[in-house]
Amino acid sequence: MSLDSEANLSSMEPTCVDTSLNLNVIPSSHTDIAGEVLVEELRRLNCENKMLTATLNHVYENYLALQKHLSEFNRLKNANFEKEETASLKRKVDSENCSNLFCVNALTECSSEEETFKKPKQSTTPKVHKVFVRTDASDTSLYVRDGYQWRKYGQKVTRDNPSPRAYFKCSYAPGCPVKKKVQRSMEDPSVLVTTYEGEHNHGEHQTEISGNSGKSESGEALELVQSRVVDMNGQKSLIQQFLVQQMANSLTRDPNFTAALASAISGNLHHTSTPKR
DNA sequence: CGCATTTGACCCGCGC
DNA sequence: GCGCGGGTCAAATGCG
Repeated sequence: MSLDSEANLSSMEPTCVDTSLNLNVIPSSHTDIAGEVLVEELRRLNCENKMLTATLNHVYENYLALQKHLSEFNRLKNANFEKEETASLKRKVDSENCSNLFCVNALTECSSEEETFKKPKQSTTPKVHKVFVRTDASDTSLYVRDGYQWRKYGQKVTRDNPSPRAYFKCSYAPGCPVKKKVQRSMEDPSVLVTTYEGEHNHGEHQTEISGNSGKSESGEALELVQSRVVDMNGQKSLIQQFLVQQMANSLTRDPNFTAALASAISGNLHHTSTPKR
């Protein structure tokens, strides 16, 4: 994957995830044995790459279909909510909404939809949004590294979820009103559902957590979404970047590929440095 | 010793 | 008014 193609991701059509490697650059006059082996290897990789591209497109089509289904679901639910405004329903819908969102797409933050359901006519309540974070399922800690410093002030086992819910306050700045709740998802115990309430009264993130009694928040966590509202294009871009990164990682981990690449580079250097006869 | 975490107790809102 | 459940408090505990 070239840097150019990665840079163009944000403007790409969803079904046109260009994962192809530009491998047709081997000069046909390359006739030594190492060159033939390399060309063969590159052809094989090219073929494999096309299959991966097709698979990715298929996965992405499924994702879009699910996204559409979710939108329709949310629209219907929103319509129902307009009719019933009791507080009990509000709480019920909140939990259902977020668990369903997770089922459909763990890459989605439910901030905008959730707020639509929870507080359709309230504007003074603190901003609430959820973030799903994938962690090691065997890791039982409820710590999510997000750049801020948090002090845990409570833990509870709730009725609807057997895993405990941890309560944190932001301790990065004195008087910061932000709280967060962290609880493992019922559907997927490897996912931590983090609910943020309020807005920080300080602008700066800490890039590295330190000095919290050796119980630093889990560094292995792969944050699946950002804490900002992500529109459709943003989601596409995130997914595309994620897929590209996965492919790049798998390629760079493949010793055959790296060896072939090193061979190609050294061969190329050799040919360019050798004067032509 | 100071600070963060743990955890049982307490508070409060809501439904019946 | 009572019970339930979620959220918060604060004393006890652990760790550096």
